Amino acid sequence: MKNTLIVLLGPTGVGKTDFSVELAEKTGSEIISADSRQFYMEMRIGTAVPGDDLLKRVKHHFIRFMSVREYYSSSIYERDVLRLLPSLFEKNNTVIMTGGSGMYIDAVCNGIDDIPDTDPAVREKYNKLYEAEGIEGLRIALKMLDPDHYTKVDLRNHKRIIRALEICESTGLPYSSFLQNRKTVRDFTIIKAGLRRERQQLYERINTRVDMMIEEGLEEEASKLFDLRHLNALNTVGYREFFDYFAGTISREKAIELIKRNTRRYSKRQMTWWSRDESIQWFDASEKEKIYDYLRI
RNA sequence: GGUGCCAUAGCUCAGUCGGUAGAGCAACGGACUGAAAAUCCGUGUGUCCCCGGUUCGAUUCCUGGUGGCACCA
Repeated sequence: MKNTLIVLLGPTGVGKTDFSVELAEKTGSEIISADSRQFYMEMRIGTAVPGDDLLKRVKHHFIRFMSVREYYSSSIYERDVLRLLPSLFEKNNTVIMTGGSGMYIDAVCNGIDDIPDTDPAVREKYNKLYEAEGIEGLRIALKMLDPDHYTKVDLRNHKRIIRALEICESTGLPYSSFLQNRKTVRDFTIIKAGLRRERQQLYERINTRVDMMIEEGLEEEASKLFDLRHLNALNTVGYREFFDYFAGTISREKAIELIKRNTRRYSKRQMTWWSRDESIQWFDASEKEKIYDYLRI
């Protein structure tokens, strides 16, 4: 039987974590997390990392394995997962990947174009340009270095422009010349099952989950990370709202309300991301039997 | 029971000297190639409480209801 990567995806709060452990136990496989914020060892409560009981039941990978101080990306994730997978397939011909980071999942399933690494100083340079001259300064630079990409990129999104610029400058070639737009075929089978819930029910679960995080001590967890708040990894729902509260900009009550709202918005963005992926078979979170049938387990 | 005030978007409210209405928040839709729980873009979603009256035309003015709040009994 061919090696199979089962990808269990869905918006935050839909119930992936518990179900993935059930699936893993049923198939005897291990779990690869595809949650870009559960990677960090400094965060636990606010990123809804699986509880110790679940972690004990099934071996998980890519959970709290690095520091928020380190750089990471979907490309590095692709590389790391592809390196790990052969050893997992040796033990069992199914591996389960679960998480909510669409871009990271796509990196593993479809691959992303090979683009050389960049010098962090170059990104810093363009961040400074953005600060000094605004989006217009970035646009002028891009029009000069990569006129082709200039016509395609979202010209109001500074992160996209800076990304293109740093590649242009680091490689001496236009960013667009690296974009092949082709899908890599893996030597293992990929099956994607999406979990969904009625919007209102999902939102109620999100709101309840945030209240639970508060009870479990999210505020204290965030307070310990306050000094590191400038790091990208901490530009995360559940933490940045508390940072604003600690800084005195908003009330504690307002921070909690915003965490709920921003988590709801995040879940919507996840659903939008997956809406165009036709390889996903969607199931209501209550239809576990149908999912087992679909996965033939 | 009496008097007064109020009733407009999911919520809080503004407004229309009579020509079917708009803010904030919430919500909704979309984009996405190494920062992605990030970043960016777009959208008012409405029996203007109900029945009548006046009027060419009523959410707006008037009568009467209904509901809410306040005060007096």
